Amino acid sequence: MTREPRGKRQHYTVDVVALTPRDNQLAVLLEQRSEGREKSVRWVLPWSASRNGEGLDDLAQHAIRRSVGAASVWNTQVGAFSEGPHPGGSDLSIVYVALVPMGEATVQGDEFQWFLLSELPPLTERQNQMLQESVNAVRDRLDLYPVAFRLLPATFTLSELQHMYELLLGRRLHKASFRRALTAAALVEPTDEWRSEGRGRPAQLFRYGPRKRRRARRGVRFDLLG
Amino acid sequence: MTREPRGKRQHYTVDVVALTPRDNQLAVLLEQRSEGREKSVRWVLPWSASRNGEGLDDLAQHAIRRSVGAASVWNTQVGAFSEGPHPGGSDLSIVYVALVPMGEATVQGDEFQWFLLSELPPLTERQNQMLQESVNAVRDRLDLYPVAFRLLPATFTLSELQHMYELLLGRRLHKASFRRALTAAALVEPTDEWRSEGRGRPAQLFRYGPRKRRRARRGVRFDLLG
DNA sequence: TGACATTAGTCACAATATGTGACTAATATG
DNA sequence: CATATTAGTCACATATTGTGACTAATGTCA
Repeated sequence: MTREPRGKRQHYTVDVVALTPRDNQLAVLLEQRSEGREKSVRWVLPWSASRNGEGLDDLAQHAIRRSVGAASVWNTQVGAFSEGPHPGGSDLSIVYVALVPMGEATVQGDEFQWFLLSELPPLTERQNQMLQESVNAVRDRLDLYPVAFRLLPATFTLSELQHMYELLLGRRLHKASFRRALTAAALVEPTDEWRSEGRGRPAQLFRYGPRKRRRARRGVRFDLLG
Repeated sequence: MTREPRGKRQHYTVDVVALTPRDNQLAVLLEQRSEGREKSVRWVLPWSASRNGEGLDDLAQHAIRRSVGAASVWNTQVGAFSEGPHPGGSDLSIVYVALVPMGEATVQGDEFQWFLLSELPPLTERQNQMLQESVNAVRDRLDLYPVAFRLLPATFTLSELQHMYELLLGRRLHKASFRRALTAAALVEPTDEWRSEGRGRPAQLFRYGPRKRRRARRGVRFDLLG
């Protein structure tokens, strides 16, 4: 027999980790909310409470639109987190990470503000965990999904693209290797525009435009950490 | 101000996709539940309803223990799913995938039964989606987490290990390459036992025993599908 | 018993992929 | 015009991976 759950019904929120590049690192969008009884003010990840009949993706869209405005921002689910308290009293946070392109990081009001990951205000344990896992999720998907392109403007130079990869991977890449791999993958196409950025030779602008190709099938890769 | 959500409070379940190898493919554990008013009987993924003060990992443990018994079964979160109806009336399913080693796939009662993935009874759209994503999650983590070892007994031959990888990847691997990569990764250690399986030369038994090593850092890999 | 089938395990070489420094090109600065 | 600076390419060394062929140790069966 199907039974109702015994205890009090629990509820959940959809929490959004919006990331954008800024000052050669990542920044996350936080919202200032005053807490009920304490009258204190604190920064929290933007969230939407669950409502009847609304799917997770819709709730995430709401939270994103409310905070960063742009509806075209790319996002994906990171997972569910239940440990520690949530500012909205939710038992469960479903986390979505949203990538906002460089230069489009405008904000929907005074209560929102971008914080560099190196200069975060104090957050609850749960929020720190969600933030950490969101950054990990982006990094882990780097080779399978075009996440780097979602953080760049529609057109970009190959040096900018490389710097974005370096930022996300946290290490330097060799220029020639990077471009060779990029060419082999047929992921970008050149535009006929060039950008002259101060001194140095002007760089050609590219756009993301993957051409159909079958995924490489190599042998197994044992890349586990002991 | 922190507000309570407006609509009716929603509740969630933790649903478990337990997988085990069987007949050279994967099998999933389903539970027979009779639905309230319809008096009909159908197979569903085992689940636990949310209760006060219990974290997701605990709920998953309950569902696993209730269905497959063994507490040592390895499991990990896959994600949250809200689309379509759930047999328990939950608005939201948090899915955990659990890997049950070959040969330990005993079951906790008549209402539970293993089904080969190729011979599934009809499931709801949500359940099909959760199952699909769970299998994908296992496959995607193959190179980063020792999931194949969690589906094998404590000791195994290298041929068995290779067959498990082939099963999970859905393609054949070359014996010499496989073993070379395995040696380089220092993931298994030999026991002093050998198994003679009918004809052919006896095979040495190994156990999973990763030695500490730093993760490989190569250049970028663009492995996206167009 | 001995030829043969069958599975385990290893090797060497070919084919690819990657790491790297040095090179040329095109601009701004002074 | 010399120099600094960034873009873009090349060639070669090194590392990794694909592959077939080989040896080893068993069971089967004439």
